[in-house]
Amino acid sequence: MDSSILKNVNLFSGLNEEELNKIYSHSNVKTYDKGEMIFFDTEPYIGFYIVAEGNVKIFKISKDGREHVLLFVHPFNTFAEAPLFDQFEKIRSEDFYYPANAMALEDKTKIILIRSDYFYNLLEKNKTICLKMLSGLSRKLKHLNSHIESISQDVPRRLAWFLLDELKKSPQKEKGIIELGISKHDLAAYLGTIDETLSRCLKKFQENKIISVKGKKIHIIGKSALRQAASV
Amino acid sequence: MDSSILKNVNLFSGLNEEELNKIYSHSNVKTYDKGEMIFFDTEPYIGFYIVAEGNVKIFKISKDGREHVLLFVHPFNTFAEAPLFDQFEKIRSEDFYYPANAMALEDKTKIILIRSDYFYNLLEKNKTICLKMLSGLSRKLKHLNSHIESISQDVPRRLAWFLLDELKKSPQKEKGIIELGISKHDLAAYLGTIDETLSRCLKKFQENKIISVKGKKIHIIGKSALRQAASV
DNA sequence: TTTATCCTTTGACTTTAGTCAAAGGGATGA
DNA sequence: TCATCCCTTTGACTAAAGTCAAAGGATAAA
Repeated sequence: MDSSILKNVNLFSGLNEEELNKIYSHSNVKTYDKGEMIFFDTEPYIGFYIVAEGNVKIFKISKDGREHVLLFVHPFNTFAEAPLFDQFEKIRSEDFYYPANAMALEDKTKIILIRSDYFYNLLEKNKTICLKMLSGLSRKLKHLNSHIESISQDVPRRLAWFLLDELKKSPQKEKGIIELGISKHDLAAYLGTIDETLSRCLKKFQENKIISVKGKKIHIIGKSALRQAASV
Repeated sequence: MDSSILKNVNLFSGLNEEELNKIYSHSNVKTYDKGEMIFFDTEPYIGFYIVAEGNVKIFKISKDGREHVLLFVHPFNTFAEAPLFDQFEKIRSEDFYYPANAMALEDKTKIILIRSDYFYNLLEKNKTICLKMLSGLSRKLKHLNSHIESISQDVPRRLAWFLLDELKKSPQKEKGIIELGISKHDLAAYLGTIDETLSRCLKKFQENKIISVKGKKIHIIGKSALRQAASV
């Protein structure tokens, strides 16, 4: 693998080959196994990351021990980039820690680290990157807003919401089938609930012939019923 | 009131008097009464806003009719600015609507509208604004993240969390006293619950001698007990 | 194939928070 | 001062989701 991966990263889409090569040469690439930690929320912040291959979850552990997934990060997307701008001083003085934990969810998850000091340099020279960054952060804000909106509904609705969202993203060829790239446990933590409740909820949807579940494959039988379950 | 208000807006803090005057002359200023709507989520997006005086709540109404407050916006802060960057095309073609509702919470709430087309111009010429915008969005992301974190705990914990947060912000002179700038109903909606539950929760905290409540004034009696209630 | 491990599901029970209906209480204006 | 309105609190009840304990099932290694 080489710098060509960076071509797909929206943040850098305004740059030419040469610039991408330079960025790549200043970055660190590392491959992780499933379940391996990329960073803990106790580690000093050294920069942000790009997922090249695989899948990553960003999560926190609350004091009562429950895990809460803030988001999943898929290839070509960045994570842990938000502190760059509002924790500028603290990052410079190495007095800032990652605000959450990050774990690889698949074997061979490939992650690129862009160090903050190098990136600040880049930002200085490149207005396009600045604008792309703005759009990236905006999208995350939008996502978090809808996450908040969904989390204050009951679990069946949240699940229906999630399934409909996944359905939009799923490839055309497998129409009506969602391939969960994550474990049921991670899904539960993302929906803000626990394994048992998710399990019961999936069961109920199956009893009502809305979906059918085989392992990590979910077949949407009644899309309109699902839409109904997502609203009122 | 004149353009001097803009000096306090972080987003424009890199600009000189002349530039601020120009921006001000291109903006629209309007004063709202308590309860008056600034925009609905059914209105076409025309730009973002700055709170000059007063207090604003940003909220959504879910299908079951419940209100969910995403955030409160205080003087010198902006709102509805995130879509500028990820909905660029749609905004240009006037095919985009405000993603939530905004309501003034006090009489004489003064709001400045910065139209998107004008702002795009500004952004072109001003890298500082771009960077400030990044830091503003980052801060909002951080805030939403902690909102999500708190919302997936039980109501007493959320309330304790909120109170401790307010305590940090409260002026030094009134040590241990929080002056709620919002109604209990708005607080409930912000905490993701309903009026009755909030009321019971406040009562319990009072019974446990953690706080005492007089109207919109909350006196923190046991800060350490409150901290304990916020964790486990 | 068998065993061990991990992930997921079930069941019984408890806790939490929402619903509905009604009563207080404070502020405002007649 | 009284009446009205709106915000807030209470009480009784219901529904939702979490806890704990244990059983199934799938997967991978022996």
